[in-house]
Amino acid sequence: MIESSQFAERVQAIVVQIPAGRVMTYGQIAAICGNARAARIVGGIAHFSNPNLPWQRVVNKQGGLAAGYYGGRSGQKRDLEVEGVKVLGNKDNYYVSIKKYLWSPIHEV
DNA sequence: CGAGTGACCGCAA
DNA sequence: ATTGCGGCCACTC
Repeated sequence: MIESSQFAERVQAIVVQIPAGRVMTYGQIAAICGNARAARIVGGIAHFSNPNLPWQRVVNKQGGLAAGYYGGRSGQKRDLEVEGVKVLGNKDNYYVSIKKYLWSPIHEV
């Protein structure tokens, strides 16, 4: 039961809704959750939340991949490419064209 | 219950 | 353009 934190529950719901080949920013998710300033919380949630969620589709405003992804940025990069997202940069700094892959749930649903 | 931390964001120098 | 600092909210120990 994830009723301990409705914020986390809400964030997870959004992340799960992100379609393959699309990415969202922590600030975007946080804003949809109701707290645009809780971008850090979104990342915090991810760190201890269900690893089953596609956190790989969640990136920061710079389009850079997360830091503590399960297995490292390498795994995240691979997962994104598998979904059709072109990951640029080098092993020290992976990033995606957020302008092309940024997706918003309220715009689709 | 209290304190610390964080997968961030925005601004300033 | 790049680098450094603070702030903000929620979660964990």
